[in-house]
Amino acid sequence: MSPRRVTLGDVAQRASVSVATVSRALSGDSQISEATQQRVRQVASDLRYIPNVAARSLVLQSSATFGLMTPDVTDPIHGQVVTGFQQRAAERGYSVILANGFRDAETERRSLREFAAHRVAGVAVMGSVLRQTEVKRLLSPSPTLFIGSDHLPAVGTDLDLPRGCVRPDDRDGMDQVVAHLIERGYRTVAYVSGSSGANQIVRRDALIAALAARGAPQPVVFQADDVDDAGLQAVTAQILRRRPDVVVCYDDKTALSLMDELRTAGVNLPDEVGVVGFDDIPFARISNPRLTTVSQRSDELGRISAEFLLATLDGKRLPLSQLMPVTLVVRETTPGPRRRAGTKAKKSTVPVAIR
Amino acid sequence: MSPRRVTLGDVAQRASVSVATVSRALSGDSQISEATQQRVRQVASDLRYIPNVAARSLVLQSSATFGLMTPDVTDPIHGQVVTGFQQRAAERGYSVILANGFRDAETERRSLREFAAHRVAGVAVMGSVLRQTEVKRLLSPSPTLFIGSDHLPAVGTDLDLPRGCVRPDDRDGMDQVVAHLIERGYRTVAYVSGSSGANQIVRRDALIAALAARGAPQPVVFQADDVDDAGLQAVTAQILRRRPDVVVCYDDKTALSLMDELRTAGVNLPDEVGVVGFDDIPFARISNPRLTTVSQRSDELGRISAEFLLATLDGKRLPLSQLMPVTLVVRETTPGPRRRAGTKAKKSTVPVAIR
DNA sequence: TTGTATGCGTTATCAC
DNA sequence: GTGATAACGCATACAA
Repeated sequence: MSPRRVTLGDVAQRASVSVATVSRALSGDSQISEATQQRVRQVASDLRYIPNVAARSLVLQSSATFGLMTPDVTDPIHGQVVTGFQQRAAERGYSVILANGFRDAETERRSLREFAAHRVAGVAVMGSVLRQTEVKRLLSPSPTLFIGSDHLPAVGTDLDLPRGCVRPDDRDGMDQVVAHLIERGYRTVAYVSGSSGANQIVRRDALIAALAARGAPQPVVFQADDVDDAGLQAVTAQILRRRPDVVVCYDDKTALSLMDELRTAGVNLPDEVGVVGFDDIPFARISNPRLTTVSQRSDELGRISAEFLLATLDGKRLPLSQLMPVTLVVRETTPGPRRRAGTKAKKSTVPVAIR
Repeated sequence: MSPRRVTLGDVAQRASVSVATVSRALSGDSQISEATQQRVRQVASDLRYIPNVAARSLVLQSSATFGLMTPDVTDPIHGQVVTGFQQRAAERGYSVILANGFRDAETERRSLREFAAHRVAGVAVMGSVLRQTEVKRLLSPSPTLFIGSDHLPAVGTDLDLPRGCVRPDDRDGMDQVVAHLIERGYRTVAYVSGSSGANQIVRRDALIAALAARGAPQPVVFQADDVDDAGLQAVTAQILRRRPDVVVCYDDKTALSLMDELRTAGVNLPDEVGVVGFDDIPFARISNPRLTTVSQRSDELGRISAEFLLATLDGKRLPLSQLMPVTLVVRETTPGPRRRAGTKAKKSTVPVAIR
């Protein structure tokens, strides 16, 4: 049926040389005369020769391929990381096999085994629910890189592993957030966790620490385990009751969804309550009101990750773990607290002129 | 350095059988006695044996791998398609190599050659700038599938190829949009194209056709070649001048961005102008105001695509091309036209009682 | 029921 | 400079 694909042998025959010569010529071996190089290349091109990477990686004992596992590319942040990673890998001639783990342990294990079966040159893992030791064991001896803060086994450590971790500097991000909130005059702050996962704990603790460092009151923490539906509505109800000045959310997606719920509940944003996100996804810039958030260059995160893996190719160890810088982007959701009519605090603290 | 990986031979030796027996036992060959099957599996597991897919695909002349090319996974729609595709492929034991084409011809060619080098069992292409014939030639003899409407060489055809195309039913979607707009009383409609690409032409023409079919006036078409900045601002200026009742956008991203621009320009949405998107990305549901749009199950699109490729594995031809159903989701951006104070039309048509 | 031998396409180690 | 040839790890046709 399908016409057998053209091999080195075909090219060799057509060019009247040996397969060895073709192999060398195509790889630009300087031992081959310029003349034959030209001729071989020409023939290869004429015949539409395309090397078989399976054969190559079989003899080379490694494939020019990386594995990349994410929870789910649907998330804008994951998408950006994947894009950056793939782009950088491609620039260096590497392919990337993508796997979605869906935060399911068995699915993740299958994916990692698949990577191992492909004898990938390296693997980057984002937001796995597996323990890092297990991930490394499954993939060994391929170098394994962890992207983002969603792996920390012990919260409170800044970096879990001394090498092979790349993630945004959540601590610093939250610090910038807190500085901004205080400067704008916000007093009571709440934290809303989004999805489950270690990352949101890292950010929560970072917020708590940042608040404490500046002598500000501790935040009220709302857990919204189920982001999509009931969870956020429950949180909204809580917010309506507790009336914090500002709500810091685990990420932009949570923040934007929460804003929608609050709007549904008739809350006037950002006057009645401020909102802060995290990640600076594209839609944070054009939401209404526009979301104040912590910006991270996720595509850079992806590119750096690929770079890390690339750096291990010549037998070197993984580069030291690294925190990526983040910057607060102040937009419209944190204008500062407004006096609310009928608020007790106002009545009791603001002197009223009697006449 | 790295401890040589365990092979079939290692398992064979440890289990005191031949490699052939191990190979057969592991693939569940019924010719092997139950006893040895058990033992071999046990040993393989103990030794942490992981098959080498390179060797396997070399002898099998095909790899359990699909190639998937998208313009850029950052786009929510692409992300969903990729997720669905990868998920379905994984369910059947297939890996997927992801490549971003970035709408650059050379980058795309490199990616496709990479797929060919991997001897992938099939390729799905989304939004390529290459001609379909070239894509097929580059990939031949691997079956090639086209996802979405971004390939049509000739606009006006519903489906370019009789086989191997899967895309949402843009025609029907625009028809539903027009029906809705007319029912709500909108008269003048404008169309805003987003990114370049064939897809937006398809949708534009679908809108034109739908309008014509119902005897409604033709739309004004605004071209926003550069979605991000200047393009949309120019379009906004145009809209301010022409004042259409409603603006139908190429996709949600364009619609949401436009809404942001309009808001910046002080336009009161949706009262002064209605907005319609296309795709129903997650943020369309929580925008303010919430976006009326055409919903397509993009994850399903991805899954179906993988299914199509899977269906060709036993030597069959690609399934017939298919249009995926879409449904209009009416939300808040199309409440119907409001009377605008100071509008000439109003003054001249509405009789005013003299007193 | 199991073992032996061959070949898949490539790179690399030798010869020449 | 170039040509044989031996791996690489696996699946299978053919023997036993």
